Amino acid sequence: MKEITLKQIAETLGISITTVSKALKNYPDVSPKTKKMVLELAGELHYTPNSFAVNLRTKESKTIGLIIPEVVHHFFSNVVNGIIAEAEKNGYLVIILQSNESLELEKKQVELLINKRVDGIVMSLSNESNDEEHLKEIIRRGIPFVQFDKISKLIPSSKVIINDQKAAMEAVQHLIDNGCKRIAHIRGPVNPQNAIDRFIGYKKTLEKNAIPFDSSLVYTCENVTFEEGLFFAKKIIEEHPDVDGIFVITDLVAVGVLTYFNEKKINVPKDIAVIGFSNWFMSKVITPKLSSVDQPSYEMGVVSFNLLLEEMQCRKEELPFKPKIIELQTNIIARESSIKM
Amino acid sequence: MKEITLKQIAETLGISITTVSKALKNYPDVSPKTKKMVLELAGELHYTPNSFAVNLRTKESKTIGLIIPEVVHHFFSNVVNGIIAEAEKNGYLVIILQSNESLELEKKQVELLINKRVDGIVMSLSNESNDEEHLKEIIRRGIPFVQFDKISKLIPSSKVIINDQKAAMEAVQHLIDNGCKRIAHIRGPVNPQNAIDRFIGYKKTLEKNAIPFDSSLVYTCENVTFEEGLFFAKKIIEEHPDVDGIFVITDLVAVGVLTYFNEKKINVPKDIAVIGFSNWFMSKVITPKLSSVDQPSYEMGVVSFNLLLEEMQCRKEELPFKPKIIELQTNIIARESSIKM
DNA sequence: AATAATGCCGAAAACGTTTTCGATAATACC
DNA sequence: GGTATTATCGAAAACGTTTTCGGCATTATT
Repeated sequence: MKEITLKQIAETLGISITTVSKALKNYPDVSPKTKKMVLELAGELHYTPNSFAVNLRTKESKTIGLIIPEVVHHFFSNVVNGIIAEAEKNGYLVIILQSNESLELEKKQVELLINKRVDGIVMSLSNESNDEEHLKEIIRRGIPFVQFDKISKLIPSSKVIINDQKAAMEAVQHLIDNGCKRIAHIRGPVNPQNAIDRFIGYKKTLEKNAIPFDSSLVYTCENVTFEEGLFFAKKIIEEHPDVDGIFVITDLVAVGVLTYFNEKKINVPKDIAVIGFSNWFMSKVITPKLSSVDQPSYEMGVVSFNLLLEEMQCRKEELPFKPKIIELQTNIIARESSIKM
Repeated sequence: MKEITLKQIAETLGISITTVSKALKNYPDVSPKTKKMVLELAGELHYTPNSFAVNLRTKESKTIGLIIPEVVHHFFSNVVNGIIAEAEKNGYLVIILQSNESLELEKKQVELLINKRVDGIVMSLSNESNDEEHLKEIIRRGIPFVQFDKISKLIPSSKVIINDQKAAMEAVQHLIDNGCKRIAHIRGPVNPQNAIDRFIGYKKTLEKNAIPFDSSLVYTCENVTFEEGLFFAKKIIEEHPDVDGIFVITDLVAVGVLTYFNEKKINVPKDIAVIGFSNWFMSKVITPKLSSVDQPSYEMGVVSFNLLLEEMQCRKEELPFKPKIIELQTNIIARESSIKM
């Protein structure tokens, strides 16, 4: 039950470890006969190089780390899917960690990955993140690093994002085009850049359409949950019965809103139109079908990994690497919940 | 920008590498003064042991592998969540791979993990899996191994499962108790043990209630998708207009069924009652709310990891380990889609 | 004062691989 | 026949850690 090593192959063949190693890696200075001999025996014994030794010697593990707020989330699980797929295609494995939207955990996990000496890190920040010491540490150590979705603008790393402001503007404009005059916004938490940008997009679009901005129409999620959707829906119709449209930070919350309105027999979209964000799967099966902003999540994962790969390769060959920022396109998906006609 | 090593600390302190190592690991044969000295310098320099070297030396990496059919799946992402959480709590990291329900990919991934020399493997089989050479190889190599949900009974590993047969029986009995007399079954693919067991549960319950089993009422999914739900719903009402209840392999497919029925204005549950499986999140927000069998997915992850941990510890201490099979409880969640009164 | 016990330290081997560099033997060239 | 070239191989160092074992000094025991 012993592990097969180069040494064993070398001994049974009566040659040196060096030659065995070279034969397996197809070095030119090994004779064809020897190569054949080694390859055959290695095959028979099912030899596979000890990755621990290879890691130590080559100083790389062909493993990357991925930190996301949570896996049980339509958007993030799709990104994970894209990253894993692309990584595997390029011979990399992916270690996944969840911050559960906690800054403290996030910091601990960055530390874990650094200590693990992964070849690179891909990350989307938690909602709590308003401090970037741990991110700076990644940069300081020269570890290839890509941020996506919820990013810190201050950190000079590659980034894969959407134009949240523009997407939000399109969403709100869509509500206005469908006759909404008094539009509420259920926004994301205070810190994340994308929640901020979506809020700015909301505000700008109102101004552009000469609709006065009313800060009491803005409701701020803390945890971005279904339950908060129920809660704010109730609050909105109690506090502002004249609201006729809501732009919601993400579909999960918007589904909570729709569920409450269904219970209260409030007609969506006639009484109030609703549009969400991220185009979750369930949005097309709920009644009424929820309009949303489609975000290319799988692609985001693929692009993020490829950016990381570029940086890892540059680093290996000691070439300089200039961080890139890639912006992916979004799309308004108009469904029943926002079409008033 | 050089990595800090024991050697550097030893040299600047004028002591040996051995002593530094021992000081950091709090060995008793290092004087308090030396310990303090070392600890302080190590702290200042932010020393962290090179995990590649540690792995090589200790022959373990504190990393486990997890293979699942897909992450973008309510049930599996919840299991992943449980595994990651519990692993992290115990100092382990998790490498995740997806088989995408392909046996070929699954085999390749087992090989990847074996070569990576992970400390253990947790796995749920793909729908295609009807061959267990790769699983036997895991056992043969003595790698700690836990199967969950979709398992192979023939492999002597620990297993975390639910009683699919019993759960299916309860679900079908629930339909019967609500007045269904002609019940169709949209089942899972041919291979997976849980699809087989749920089918058996369906059949047994009919017999128990003196309802004749009609094989033309059984529809077999290939990919277990939303679209198949739409498709089979159509087929069922075309081929068997007398059907008044459907037991569906999983909620995703059941939601497809409901969506089709909604479009065709077929009244659920009055005309046809529907019950799904796994209690996906969206089941409680769709109209009508979908009844389902709740499966403790997060807990399944936690239990799976703990079983693996036990085996890894036994292995390390060279104690024998007897695989355990743990069965978790399920619950019928009765919602609108199955209550006829 | 001789011996035993204890406290503290370091040399060295080991984990398994990769890669540099030098050595040898065989062949080529003039 | 002597030199230059080529083909083939292996010794050895290196990656950074852990752990065994022995050595030396200091203290305790008779």
